[in-house]
Amino acid sequence: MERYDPLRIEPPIARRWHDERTYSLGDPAQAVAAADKPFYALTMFPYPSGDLHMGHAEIFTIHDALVRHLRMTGHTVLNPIGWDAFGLPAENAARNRGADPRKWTYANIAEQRSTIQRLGYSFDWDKVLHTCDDEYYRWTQWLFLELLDAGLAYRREAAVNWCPGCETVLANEQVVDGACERCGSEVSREPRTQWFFRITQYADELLDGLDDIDWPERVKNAQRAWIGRSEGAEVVFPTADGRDEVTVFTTRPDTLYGATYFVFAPEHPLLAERMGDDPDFRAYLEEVARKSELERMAGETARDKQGYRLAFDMRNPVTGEDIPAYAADYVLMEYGTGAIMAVPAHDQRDFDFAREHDLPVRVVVQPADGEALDGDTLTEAHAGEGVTVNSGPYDGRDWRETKEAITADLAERGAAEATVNLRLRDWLISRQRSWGAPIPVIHCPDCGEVGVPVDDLPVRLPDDLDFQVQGSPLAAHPTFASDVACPACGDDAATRDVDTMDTFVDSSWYFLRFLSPQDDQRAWPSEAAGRWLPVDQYTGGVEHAVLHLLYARFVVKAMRDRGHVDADEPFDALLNQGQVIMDGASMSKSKGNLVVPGEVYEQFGADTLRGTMLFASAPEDDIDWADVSPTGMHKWLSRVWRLSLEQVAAEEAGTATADARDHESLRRETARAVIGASADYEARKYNTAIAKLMTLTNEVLDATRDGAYGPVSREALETLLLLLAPVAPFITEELYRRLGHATSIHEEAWPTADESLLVTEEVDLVVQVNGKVRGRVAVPTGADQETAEAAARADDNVASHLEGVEVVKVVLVPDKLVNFVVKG
RNA sequence: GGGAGCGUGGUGGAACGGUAGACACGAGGCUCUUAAAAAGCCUUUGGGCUUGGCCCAGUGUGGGUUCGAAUCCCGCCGCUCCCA
Repeated sequence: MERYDPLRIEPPIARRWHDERTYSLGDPAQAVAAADKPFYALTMFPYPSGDLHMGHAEIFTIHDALVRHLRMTGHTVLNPIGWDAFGLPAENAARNRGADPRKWTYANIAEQRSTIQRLGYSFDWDKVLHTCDDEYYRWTQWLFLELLDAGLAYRREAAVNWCPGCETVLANEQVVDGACERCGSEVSREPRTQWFFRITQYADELLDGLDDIDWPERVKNAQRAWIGRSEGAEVVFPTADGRDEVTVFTTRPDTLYGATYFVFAPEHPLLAERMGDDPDFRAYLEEVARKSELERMAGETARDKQGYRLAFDMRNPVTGEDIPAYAADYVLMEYGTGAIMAVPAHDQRDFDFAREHDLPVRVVVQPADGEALDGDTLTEAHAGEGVTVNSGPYDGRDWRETKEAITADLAERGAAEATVNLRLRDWLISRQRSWGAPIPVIHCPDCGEVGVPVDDLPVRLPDDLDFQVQGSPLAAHPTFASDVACPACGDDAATRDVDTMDTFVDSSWYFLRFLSPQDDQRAWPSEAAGRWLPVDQYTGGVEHAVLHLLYARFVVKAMRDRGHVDADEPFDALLNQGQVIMDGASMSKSKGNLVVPGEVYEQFGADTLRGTMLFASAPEDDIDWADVSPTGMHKWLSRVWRLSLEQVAAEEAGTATADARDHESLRRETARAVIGASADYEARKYNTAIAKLMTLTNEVLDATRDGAYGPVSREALETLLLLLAPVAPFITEELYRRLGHATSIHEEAWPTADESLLVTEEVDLVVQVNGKVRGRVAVPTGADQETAEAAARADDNVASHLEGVEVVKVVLVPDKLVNFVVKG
């Protein structure tokens, strides 16, 4: 008997699928017109930082099982793959090791591509794109110009994380404990003029749209929290000297009577005006500047909130009291108006600060139940609901009523306005990087910011960038910025923008480019986009819950409003796979617990790797590699292999005439597996689907002992292979051929079951007494209460439990269970 | 502090409100074999008994709803994630 040798059978099949473009769809625009059931299946394209890791293998495996099952159930599937190929690691490799970022990137892509091919993922290899290709970022630049034209891209000054060591701007994620993660320099906040996308304009729609898409609730909640829409009021506070007015935003105008002090963000313009000459204050500012915005938001305790007592006071507009004014870094210039009224009794951060600085705590909201709160003895803020107290004419009202009444009263005399505030900021897309898509703008002394004409795209990255320079290589390039004239007036003094776009811009529209990746006339065919979009199923990691998914939604909505896409959302359904971890911790080289896909498929083959991942848990759950066993999966596949070859051998030897013994039962088990596994595939519960296939395998094994092969065992094995094909595409392809089929198993239709096989004359009925199982009896299918009860009473053990007690009631669940309710 | 989710054998995990632990892993025992490997078979929640069967307990914990609860509701404990 030939042994199951995946390392011999898999590679040639994998190569054939890739080289012959077996799973290529052709032109999506034409395909969708002809398709019966078009389905856009998308998995997040990888970033090429080295070879594929286990996380990639898991998500691609889930995705491929989904896709192969869809094809077998008659769908026309668009299943593209590409690479998110711009980004910092390539540039770091260039800086640190002198590598060419382009070569570095494409070498990694080649390596990943070969692993993907080897694992048998059925991508459409005709639609491959890389975001760093000229022909891709040309259209990323076009997208920028579209947004510029729509007024959705604009330039303004903003404070950014600046690393003096690297002479570049850093993303918040690249700042660790106030220092640059790369060189360790202390990061400061610097004002810089940057490009933004006006995502806030779509805030309401981005929020409301979440109600209509099939995404995990936690992702939707994360987006809701990120957008952070809150309703409140802007209230005007005069300075105590009456010379200036400062507006604050608050979600709790009902607590205005409890505002006992006032806090400015350190960068607030009024402070520069009034305190700018004070050397103490300037020293304080310098210290604050070293903290990143993120750190300040995370500041938890009063100790983190140093304050600076300003040289002037503010006046509470409802009580008329003068209240002290502070600068403190727990107030952010970027949020609201950059100044707050502080209500220590009802806001924890204000409370902590007030206790630290001995400021009065005045209770103005009394919880409906419980003892009266006392500002002097309070140990924490009461941020919740209650009845208004200590608030003059508003006392005794519900806090919600007070909120409206105070806002309305103040509005009447021009001192307040009901407003909505967002946590969401406009999307800062400028990066002082050189491995990214150049921002297609020319700065002209006369005309200002002028978009590069579409016909001049792409604005190419020079090939001869020097990555050893300090700061941005693109800015340091001898001709990139200067070798240009203003497209509007022809002025030679014009210069190019030397920043590139955030790589999230590249990935915010790639799913559209997959519809025509080679098209040199347009970014995508808009008519086909309306039919393929939204993506029917998007799979990927939950780490993109907010940024990528929010940006892509914004871009689709903006492009819809420009008439380029007839869709409101990019992704209809979202599946977040779990993580692959090791001994409870994430895998990493530094921890020494890194398992790479190659280690597994080089030992057991790709089918075993795929099966192991799918069997280990439901797709959403984490897999701890320390808990799983490729050996077990390999053992099962070997068994399927052996049974199939024995079937063929028996048929060739002419001994397969006598059918498998107990063949009615095997036919029934086959039908049961089809029904059960099909339902599991639909629900994407691949772990239980595989369990059912293992059960069928065990049944075949039982039925074919002593070589009792025949037509029924063949039917069972063929069905098993069909049901297994999406999980283990190689072994099923090979065995199906050996069973005499000329067509690929992956082109076959999904099997259906003869349900009548499952209808039996007798069923086993579970008998309970007071809910405890006391026996099982065989009754005719569909037995009525009387018959079932009689049969149950005839069981010795049941009878012993019914002796000497009164049966009050008998509950029958037809063909399943009968329960005697007894007393005494 | 707020919100969401999750707690089931030694392990991963199954269970439309209806036989808890499917299917596996691991472990132990056995068959074949000189031996090993491979393959196959058996046992594997705990306790008890009059032991080819039966009884009791059991899904973090305490209540509740129900003829019947791992599943639904409430409180508590623990863990994870998100937001502060």
